[in-house]
Amino acid sequence: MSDGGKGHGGDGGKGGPQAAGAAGAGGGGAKGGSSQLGVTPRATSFTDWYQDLVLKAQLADHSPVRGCMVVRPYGWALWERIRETFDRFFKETGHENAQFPLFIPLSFLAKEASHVEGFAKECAVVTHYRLKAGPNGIEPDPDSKLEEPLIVRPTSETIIGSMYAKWVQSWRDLPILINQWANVVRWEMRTRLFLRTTEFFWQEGHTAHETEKEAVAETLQMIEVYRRVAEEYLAMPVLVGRKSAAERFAGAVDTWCIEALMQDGKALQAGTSHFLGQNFAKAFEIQFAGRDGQRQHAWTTSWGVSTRLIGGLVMTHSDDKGLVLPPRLAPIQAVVIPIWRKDEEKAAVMSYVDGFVGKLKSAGVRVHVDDREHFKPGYKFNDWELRGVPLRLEVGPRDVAAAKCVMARRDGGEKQIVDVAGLETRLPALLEEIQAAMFAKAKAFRDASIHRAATYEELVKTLEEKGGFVLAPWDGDAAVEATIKEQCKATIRCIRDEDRGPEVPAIVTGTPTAQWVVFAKAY
RNA sequence: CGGGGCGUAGCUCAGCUUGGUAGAGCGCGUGGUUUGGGACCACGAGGUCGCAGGUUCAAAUCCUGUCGCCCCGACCA
Repeated sequence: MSDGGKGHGGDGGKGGPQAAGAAGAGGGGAKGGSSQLGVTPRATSFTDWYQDLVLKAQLADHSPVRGCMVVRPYGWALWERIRETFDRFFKETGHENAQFPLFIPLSFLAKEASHVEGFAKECAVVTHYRLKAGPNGIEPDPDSKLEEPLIVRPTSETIIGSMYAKWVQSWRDLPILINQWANVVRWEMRTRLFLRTTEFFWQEGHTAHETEKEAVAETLQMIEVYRRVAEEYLAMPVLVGRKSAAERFAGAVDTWCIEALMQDGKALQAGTSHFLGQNFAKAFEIQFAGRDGQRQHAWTTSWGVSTRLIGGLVMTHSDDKGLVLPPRLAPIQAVVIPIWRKDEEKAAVMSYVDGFVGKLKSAGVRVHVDDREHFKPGYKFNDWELRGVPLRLEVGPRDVAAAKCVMARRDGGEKQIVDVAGLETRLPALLEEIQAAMFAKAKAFRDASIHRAATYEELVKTLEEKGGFVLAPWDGDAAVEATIKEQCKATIRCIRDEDRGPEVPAIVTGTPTAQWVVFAKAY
């Protein structure tokens, strides 16, 4: 494992079998310091591997509340970076942040027919506003029953629509371009950290426009923002397309999405942008006097990405040693491991480290010096590999003497001895190189996982044997879509214009169609 | 809500079949020696065995009930 370390790396005879499997031992010290040994290899169980990473890298933990997670500081730092990136793009495209209530009157949900249908089954409902001591302990006070129950927002189209109705009078009041960063609750039956939890954190943009054309353009603009952030920051390649009617957001006319592919060959919906037509405008009477003096309904959109992206990030890049984080989002981009034997060496190493770390920080590199004394360097190497830090700089007495340090890349694992002088100019470039390499690697995997199937039999076989995205000709028949979902556990992930070609017989029905659509098993 | 599994120390688990007053490893604390791929020694702290009943001289162990969690399925960003 330790290559290129001439004179260095005299590891004391312990290879470094990081994934010792079952021997996992106690963890997560109170100081947030230590981590556990070994994660389940992907080949053994992808599910366990994912769970191990999230828990052991201390991104999140299970909370006492069923289905709800606690996002730990390291995970939240990652989310903050993702959030800041999106927020910058939202502001650049003219949006403003605001905050709407957590509670929504029950009756609001019912105003848009398909919207209720979609969310009714997973709403947390607030019915009382006070507790009192009863025969079975403390319980809701019957006298405090709400006249109208409130639901905890599963999404905010309705309450925001009701406000927009109030704020829009004239075409001059449009567009309204608002985003909110919020938590929402959807009472899911089965949950998985980040990927699907009862409560999750997200961003929901809600806009209202004068014309259909403008609203459609907004929908497309935002899915493009999602694509860019996913690919350029998360280094996670995505397919952009629209959803079939069955997969559409409840209440939308058209739903656009970005679909990523995880290392196990399953798809992950990573963001959606909805053209809502006038559905919510009609339900909430968002009306205005147009340029022609006519009263008309506004055209609205909504779009969101959630903490699910963190799950996608983990399952796209990480390996059996732990997380692999893209430099642009890594809370720590480079970790410095000082090494010494005697106190004099310690003093020399530390002052040497302070010297170049200061320059790195000035150059904008997010660098952390791991000066914990109770852990040996070897432990720290593994610990920071688990946490996915893109670069590690090992600095010992030998390096001080030679004005060098040992630099190890988390993505490929290469280790080399480099000059410390000028590191502050080379490191930012190297981090960008790593960012690009991670995207290229993920994209190569994704591209190699796109298959074509001309017939239903081929589709079934490919989904079963190869997984990944499978393109097949489909004529829009909902019954066929439903059958595939039932029999293959695969759904249409997205429909793209670039997947149109000469007409061929559609799967199952045989109707001529020019459209191939993307099928996959999904999270 | 159906099917399966599990609740014993902070974590992973042994002990239960055949009742006899609580164990290991890791982690944690203190001291020392260590430190270039997951250090070691010594001493130490830590558990009403998920909860409630029952059987018994005696229950982690047997019986009944109950609660919670995990996995698989139906629902979903």
